[in-house]
Formats: sequence, structure tokens, C-alpha cells
Amino acid sequence: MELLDSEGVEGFSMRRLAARLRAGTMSLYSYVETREDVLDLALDAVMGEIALEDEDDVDWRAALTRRIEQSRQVMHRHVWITTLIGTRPLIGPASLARSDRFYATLARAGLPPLELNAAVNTLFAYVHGFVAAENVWRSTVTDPEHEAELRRQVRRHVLAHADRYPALAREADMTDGDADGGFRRGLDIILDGIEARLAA
Amino acid sequence: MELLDSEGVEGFSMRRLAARLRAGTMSLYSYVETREDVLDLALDAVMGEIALEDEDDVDWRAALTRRIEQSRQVMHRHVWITTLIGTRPLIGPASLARSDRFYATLARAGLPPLELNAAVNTLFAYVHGFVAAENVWRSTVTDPEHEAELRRQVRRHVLAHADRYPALAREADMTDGDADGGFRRGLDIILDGIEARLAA
DNA sequence: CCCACCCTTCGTACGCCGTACGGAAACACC
DNA sequence: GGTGTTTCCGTACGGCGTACGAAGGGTGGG
Repeated sequence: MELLDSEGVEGFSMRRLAARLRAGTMSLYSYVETREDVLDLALDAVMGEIALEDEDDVDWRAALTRRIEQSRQVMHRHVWITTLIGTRPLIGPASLARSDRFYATLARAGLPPLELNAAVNTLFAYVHGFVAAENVWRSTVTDPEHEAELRRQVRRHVLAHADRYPALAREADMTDGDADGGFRRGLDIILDGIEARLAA
Repeated sequence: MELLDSEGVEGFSMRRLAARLRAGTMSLYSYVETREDVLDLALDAVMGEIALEDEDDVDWRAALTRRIEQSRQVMHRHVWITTLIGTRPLIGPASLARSDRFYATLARAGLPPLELNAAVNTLFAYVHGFVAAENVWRSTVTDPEHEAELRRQVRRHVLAHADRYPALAREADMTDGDADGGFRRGLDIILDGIEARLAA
């Protein structure tokens, strides 16, 4: 995971991993069948970092919010995770444990079984999708100056073709720096929708 | 895109692309700087397929629903797209055009500017996240028998460790085959949340 | 004390990849 | 026909994942 954190998925190779472990490359294959297996394990290890926290709040909304914001933090710590999520199913033990926590909280809140699946899937899709966009941006831009430059570039393109993107040119706030607030607002939208579906 | 559709991102190589075009490998580099550029173009091309539809319904909810379900369909047609989305920013012309449509619809519906960004981001995160999970599953399983087998396997693991996954063992419907319905339900959750935020 | 066995470690090699470099071929113009 | 230019691509380099099998060290029996 240190190697993944510092080099990303595409910079992660069996040779480099072996070098960092002071081992021959092929020695790794006594513990693991393919490189893909290593990535499977790394993915589940991150999910394990998320599943840790345990105590279930009285307020289901507070509990979910906390858990989800913690998911986002962990996924920021390991930027590569979002590209792995789009590549392999989340069926490791730690991934299932994480699912379990969400199911438990929502079931206890009184969500009918039919809606349960949908709610959990929606929350997961939201976190994964949102953080994926964030992480892509983070790993595309290299430094703050580059970031500002890229933003200006997009903004200029939009304004130069205001006929093609009328609404964007009029409404969009390209300078939006408040990612945390944006995440929270989207989460509240979803939680409101869920709340409306609690057993009447 | 034909090559990507049939071989996926990791099976897509400059050599294979050149072969399919009856050209030398290095000839490609007169039109494109790196392989990454080709993938950028492919991503934006898919976004172009989504942006196509134009007429804006009277009912903003119907319009958004239609556009989003069409997004999902297109992303099913090109399974590789979800892995690309987690890799590169959505700032090509077609991607911006797609964003523009969503901004336009929601602004016209009367969503206050502050919520506008959050709503669009939430909708995108949801579609991308949801379809990513679907596509991962689709490309992991090879045939219906394999799919059923894998589902049984996960279910068995959960039941065998019911102490670790109490809620999953109790509540989760592993056999859930109704992906379309689930997607629709999650979308309705979000749209309800957005509706609650329309200018009072 | 020696030998036979097994298990872990890893050196070598193969076929793939992206792409830098520079030569060959085709074409345009005088 | 000659000359400059543009398009095309053959070759080669360094990296990758991993199959194969040899080397080395530890363990037990005689």
C-alpha cells in the first residue's frame, strides 16, 4: 500500500514491489498468484480501514454521515482506490463488513426491506462516484499553480463557446473550491430522500 | 471504440489498433501524441453519445430521468467507460456539453445557484458509481452459470460467518436481479431530495 | 556425520507493451 | 529530371507480467 500510495496503480509493478521488500521478483509468486491478486488484497485492506469504526449512534443520520465522511477521508488517503473500485468487485471480507454496517444502520432506522438495497447502493454509488471525480482531479493536477491554470483554461473554453454551453457559461461556478461543502450538500440530498421513505 | 468494446481498456494496445486500421504502429503517432490521448478521445466520444438528445421536457423530473437512464444505457454499451472515468477528468467538449444540459434543466426547474453544483455533481456521481459497480460485475462474470456460482459463493461466505455480517445475513437479498428497478429507486431518492430544494 | 528430501527463493527468458529515432517512399513543384 | 517536403513505418530500447526450473538452506533418518 505504501508503494501504491506513492506511485499509483500504473506505477505499481511486481518488480518494484519486490525491490521494496528486498526480495527477488519471482518470490512474490509464492504468496500470490498474479499481480491482480495483490490489487484485490489492497482494495480489501482499504475497505478494512473504513469498516473499523463501530459504535452505532442513536441518530441514524449522524451515524451514516460520520461513516460516509470517514469513507471519503480514507479514499483520499489512498487515491488509487477509486481506479481499483471501477475494476474489481467489492466482495472481500472487509468490503462485506463495510456493507454490513450500512445495512445494519438503515435497517435499524426503519427502512423497508425493498428500499434497503436501493439506499445502500445509492450511498455507495455516491461516495465512490464523488470521490472518484475528486481523486481524478487531484492526480491530474500536479501543483496549485497547474490547478489554477487548468481551471482557467476550461473556463476560457466554455466562455469562448458560450453558444455551445449556454447554461454552463451563465450558471456554473468554475472556481468552486469548497469540495467538502459540496460533498455534504449532496449527501444531505440523498439522506433527505431516504428519510422520506422510512416506515411511515 | 470497436476495439475497446471488444477487448476492454487493458486489451487495447497501439499495436492492435494499428493492425485493425491496416497501418503501421508508429503511423498512429502522427495523429496522436500518446496512447493516453486516444483514451481521452474515446471517453469524450462516449460522452458525445450521451449528450445527443436535446428536447427539454416540460417536466424537469421526466427530462432528467430520461437523460440519466440514457446515460446508463450508453455506459452499458461501452463497458470500459467506467474505468476511464476513474482515470481522467471529464473536460472534453462533449463532456462539457453533457454537463451543460444538466445545468440547464435544473436551473430552469428553479434550483438555487448554490444547490445547482451540488445537484449536478450528485447526479453524476450516482450514475457513474452505480454503473461502475454494474459494469465491474458484468465484466467479472463471464456467463450466467458463472454469475450464479459467484453469487452462491458470496452468499455462502456471508452465512458461514453470520457473526461477522449479522445484518447482511439477515436482510440482504443476494439474489437481487432487478438492476433496472434498483437504479430507478436510487434515482428517485435523489430526485426527491432535489425537489425539496426547489425555490420554495 | 552424512545424505536424501522438501520447501523457499529467485535467475533467466519469452512475449507483450509504449514510443524515440531516423530512414524510405510518395508527392509537389520547378 | 531534380529537389524539397510530407507521410509512413521498421527497428530498437527499456519496461512489464510471469512460466520454468535450478540453486540453496533446513530437517529428518541412518
